[in-house]
Amino acid sequence: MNIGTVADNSGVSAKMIRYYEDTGLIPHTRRSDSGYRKYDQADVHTLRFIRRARDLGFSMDRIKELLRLWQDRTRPSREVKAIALNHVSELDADIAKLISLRNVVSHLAGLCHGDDHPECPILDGLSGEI
Amino acid sequence: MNIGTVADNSGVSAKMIRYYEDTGLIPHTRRSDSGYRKYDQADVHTLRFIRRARDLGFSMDRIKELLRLWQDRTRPSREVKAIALNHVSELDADIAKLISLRNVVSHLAGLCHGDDHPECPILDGLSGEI
DNA sequence: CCTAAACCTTACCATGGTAGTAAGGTCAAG
DNA sequence: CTTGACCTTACTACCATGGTAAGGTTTAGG
Repeated sequence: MNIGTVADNSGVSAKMIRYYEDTGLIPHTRRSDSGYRKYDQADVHTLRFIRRARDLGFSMDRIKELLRLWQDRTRPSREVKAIALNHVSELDADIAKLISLRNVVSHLAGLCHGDDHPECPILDGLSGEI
Repeated sequence: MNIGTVADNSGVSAKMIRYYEDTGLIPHTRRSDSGYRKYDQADVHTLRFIRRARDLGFSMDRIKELLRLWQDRTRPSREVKAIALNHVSELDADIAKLISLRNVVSHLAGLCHGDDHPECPILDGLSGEI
């Protein structure tokens, strides 16, 4: 399979497949005589794994670890679970931060009449007058 | 005031003040004979406004609009409120997405024993076996 | 008055993950 | 054999921020 086919079958763009190879997330693949990268079904499987992990918000570093564990038939599931729970914690922290921002902005918006007059507690808040 | 003093007083780094000037968020300021940027208290006020808006997650484009409205004494508060509510909507969307990811990862983690054995529904999920 | 420290200037590079472009080589179908 | 679809590498850009380096300026102390 050439890179375009793999891209279509895995949902990872050819661009990103080359990038993942460059950065060591996936190994260098074999080449045809003319220099084309050649892939097989196992590569498609791996790239799908990577795409799903990306979709779940795992960073490249974490995905690298997950891939290593995935390919190690003797891994203890403890290690995988630790990575997942760590990710959940980070997501929780991100969520909490966004909710906090959201509430502040929403509160300020609630104070503002939103009419033709210039008085605006939102701008007052941003300018430090509250 | 030199840029360092303004940075200390506003909470915006000298680096970012120059960047904001480059990108047109704030106007070019006057210079001393030797080329140093010179600021006054009003500039500190403006930069504090910008920092607070950044802290609330507003994008640079939105902040540019907020600054314009802030400096327009006759703006209708309606326009400001619209920007704020729009930002709340975007934050809500971001939060919903993160919560969705969080729940998927957390669910997979809950299925995994997390012990010395290699069986791991997290990896199975990522590899598409679920 | 001289020197050293603290400050300023511009112009680079890096981040992370992705997309775009350009210039050129290869392959397959008609 | 031509044409179009595909591949290659190498570059740029995004966004907001931080870092560095090489050099000029100002200020305070001896």
